[in-house]
Amino acid sequence: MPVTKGTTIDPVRTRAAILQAATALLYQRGLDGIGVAELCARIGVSKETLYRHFGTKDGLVATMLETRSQRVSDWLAAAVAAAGDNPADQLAAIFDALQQWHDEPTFRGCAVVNAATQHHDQTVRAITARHLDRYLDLLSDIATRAGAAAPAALAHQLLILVEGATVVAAHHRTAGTADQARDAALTLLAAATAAPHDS
Amino acid sequence: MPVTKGTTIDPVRTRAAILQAATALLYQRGLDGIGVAELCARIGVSKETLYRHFGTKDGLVATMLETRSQRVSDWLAAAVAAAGDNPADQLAAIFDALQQWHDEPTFRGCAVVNAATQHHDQTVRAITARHLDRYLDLLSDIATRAGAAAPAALAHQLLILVEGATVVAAHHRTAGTADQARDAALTLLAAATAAPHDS
DNA sequence: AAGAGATCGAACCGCTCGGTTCGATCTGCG
DNA sequence: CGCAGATCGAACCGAGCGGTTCGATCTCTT
Repeated sequence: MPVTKGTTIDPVRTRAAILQAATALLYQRGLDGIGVAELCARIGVSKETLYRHFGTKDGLVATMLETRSQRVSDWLAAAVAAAGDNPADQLAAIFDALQQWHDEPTFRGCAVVNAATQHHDQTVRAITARHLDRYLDLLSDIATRAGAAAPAALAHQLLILVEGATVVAAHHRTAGTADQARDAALTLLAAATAAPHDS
Repeated sequence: MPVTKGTTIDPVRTRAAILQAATALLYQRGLDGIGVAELCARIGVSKETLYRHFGTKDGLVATMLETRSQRVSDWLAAAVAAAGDNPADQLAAIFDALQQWHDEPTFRGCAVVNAATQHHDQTVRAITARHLDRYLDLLSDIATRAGAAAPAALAHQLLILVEGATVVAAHHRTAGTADQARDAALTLLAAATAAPHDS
């Protein structure tokens, strides 16, 4: 029996549904932790359909990572936009958003970074590097508008805090990691914007 | 033909040799990136020997992670010990050591954290949590001796910097990440030990 | 009404996986 | 010397992998 009765045949919708369900499963179980057969069974789709839409498992992974990266970046950018004009407030908003994310019971670290850790092939590494670039852009903007003496250096340090907080939150039982990172970020911001004691 | 001629039969030495060679291979290729057959072939040992010493592949992985965690922690502790008595110097020494590590061509992130990202089973997660505890102990000691107002909080922030620098160095092309983290760490240390502006 | 195309479910492919077993052969100890 | 045990190499196992194919059946468009 094909095309389970009642279901609308819409390739675009099918593709999106596969992507959404596969994203969650691959995140929870790891890229190598679930096979295509089980993946399809859980999603409720046949292997032929999945392969027609994404070509290979790696193709599915690449598409999902790119989509996820974009979504997460947009989500953080939205948090910044909602925090008003003060760079310090915007920075705090990023770490507050991170803390919310880390507190979700399904949290397992950043899916994009995790993927690069599991499959260090060219494709995934490139997506991950771009992902970090997106974060860096966001943080650079804040650092620049805050009037930091060395905005690029500050942004880099803030990126380290963002990724470090995510890793520690994923692998250490201590709660409130992102809150600690927020305090550190605000301290660094204050230090970088303080009157430079030039000679 | 067994026991390749000329080789000394010494179970202890054999076990150590397997552990050392497997550590490098599993780190470079990932836990799921190399099978037991190829592992044995590259190490130069038969499957029976490997299984007699470690029981299962997971047993080998657990043993190797525990060993690696201890070695890396000792290495960082030694870097601290060699840096004199000044807490700030000791902190700088940690990040200098990290930078050296990150610059190695085979660097792929922290093997222990990577393992937890790949196999999030109970055993590996426990080893990783202990690993972060070791780091935290080292950093707590420095924070306390530096006279920080809240040494536990500072130590946690420093841990975030250590792990963040490692992750960013592993996945982003920018060089000198640990140096940036060192500057941030020193800034945080200075801020935490500055005369508190209490009322 | 009819054809195009999406989807299903299941069978199938070759391959690799982790793990076991066995006989041959070597070393080290008493 | 002679035995215990460490090791080898290779064959073997069942299971699962990623991926392909096929006929049946459904929906959608014209």
